[in-house]
Amino acid sequence: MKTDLNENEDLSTQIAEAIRDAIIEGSLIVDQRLPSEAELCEKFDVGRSTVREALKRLAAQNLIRTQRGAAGGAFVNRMSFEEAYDQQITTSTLLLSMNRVNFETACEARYALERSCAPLSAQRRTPDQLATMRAEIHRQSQPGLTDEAFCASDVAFHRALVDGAGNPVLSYQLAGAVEAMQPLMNMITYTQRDRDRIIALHSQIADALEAKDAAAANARLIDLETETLKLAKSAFAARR
Amino acid sequence: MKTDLNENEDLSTQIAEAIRDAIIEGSLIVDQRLPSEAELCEKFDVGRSTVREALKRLAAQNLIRTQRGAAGGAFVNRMSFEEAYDQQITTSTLLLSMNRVNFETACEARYALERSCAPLSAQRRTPDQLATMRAEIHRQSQPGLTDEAFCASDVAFHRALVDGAGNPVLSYQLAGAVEAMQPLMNMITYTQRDRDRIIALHSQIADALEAKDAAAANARLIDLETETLKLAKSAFAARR
DNA sequence: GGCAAGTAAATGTCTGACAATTAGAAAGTG
DNA sequence: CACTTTCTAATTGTCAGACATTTACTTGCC
Repeated sequence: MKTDLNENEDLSTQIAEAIRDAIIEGSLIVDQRLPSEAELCEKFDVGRSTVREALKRLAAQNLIRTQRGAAGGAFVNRMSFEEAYDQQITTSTLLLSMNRVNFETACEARYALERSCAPLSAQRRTPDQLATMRAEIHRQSQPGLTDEAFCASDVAFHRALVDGAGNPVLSYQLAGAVEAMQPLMNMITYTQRDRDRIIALHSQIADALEAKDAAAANARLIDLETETLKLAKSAFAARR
Repeated sequence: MKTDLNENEDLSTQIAEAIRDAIIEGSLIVDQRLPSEAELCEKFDVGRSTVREALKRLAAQNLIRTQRGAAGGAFVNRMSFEEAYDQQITTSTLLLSMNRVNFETACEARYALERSCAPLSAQRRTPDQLATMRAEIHRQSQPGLTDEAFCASDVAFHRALVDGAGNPVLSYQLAGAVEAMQPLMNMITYTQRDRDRIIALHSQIADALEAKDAAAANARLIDLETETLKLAKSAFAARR
């Protein structure tokens, strides 16, 4: 690990980078204990608060975890899919909301990514995942459902579709795209007829996946994208 | 912003969460100045080091930036695509390297995602992006290229393909998948014949995109996936 | 052997101090 | 007045020292 700090960046930033590089590069391995704060102070020749700030930076990125007590300390954390999901969703959500990404772009990306899952999902979807999709479709057809609840169920449906591909890396990648769009989707007001059309498409998608018909699933996803875009367009037009 | 801290988590964690929620929820907007450290101390009734650790956590996630001096302070940061890229790549790389995601899974995800870009890229790729692909193909055929340089050029080629879709959200999502695989790809030793096959496929992909032939591009991407898997399989077999 | 108290190591938090940086106010100068 | 220099105050960055809290381990007693 590099211990020389020259640049004009913050000390805590440089220390965090040095440790992060060591983790990425592999010289610090999972569950290995980092030197104690006192030892790091000596090694980098800085005060304890500086070291602590560096460690908090790493903790915020889920790179390390800390334990108190005698055998405690900072340990290299095994990045879990769960943690990675959360980070991804937070980042994606902020990216979209802060950069006025237009709805078309986000929507296009989302459905393009989803279509990449559909063929795999058609092959591998489990009965459980199909059941989840059916259940969400049923929920969506309940009368008196708020728009927000409808959107949440929509997200759950699409997650089941993505998870159907049985590829955790894909699920992780898609989580950001699908969930980050929810705030944008929530701006849409759905009439009953809108919902009926979406529910019909969801049903057809579930049918296609059940029949292992990848082409049909993709075709319905394209229809769904068109439908979503149309709704969004009129929603944003009405808003002005 | 919530200012009551009850749970048994670290104070700095709770404070960071409270501020982060305020940013996500929108009650703190881009470029807005947060209260000074001293004010936050009062507001949350904690010491300054605790507040500072919380702020460092947020800084590590690119949620805020800090400035020194009289009009300085912590400001809500506009998350840029660039910063999001970097975070995504770091997270994805660690996720893959620490969870022994098998090569097949990562490879499948990567090519599935890339294929979702290909149709868009066939429509929209700029002459500039085509030129980048050709240049990388040319570099790949240079004699005496190390395996690592070959892989790096491979990544650059695929990035150009993805960027060709002209959708920043897609580029951002794909960055993680493509770059995170590089360490895995670097474990492969390429014979000249391997390289020739890959280069030929790259050329065919570039040709297809230039001809706006989405179907051909997709077919060649499938071939490339098969080829990559085959190489990896023998590389890992040899390693044992 | 098993249980209880004590001990030491480590992180979590607070306080106070000083350094470094920077915007803006004040003062001086032509 | 316009311009430059100096001063001042606000704010983050860093350090040192103290104490609180948690926890594994040791020691001693039964």
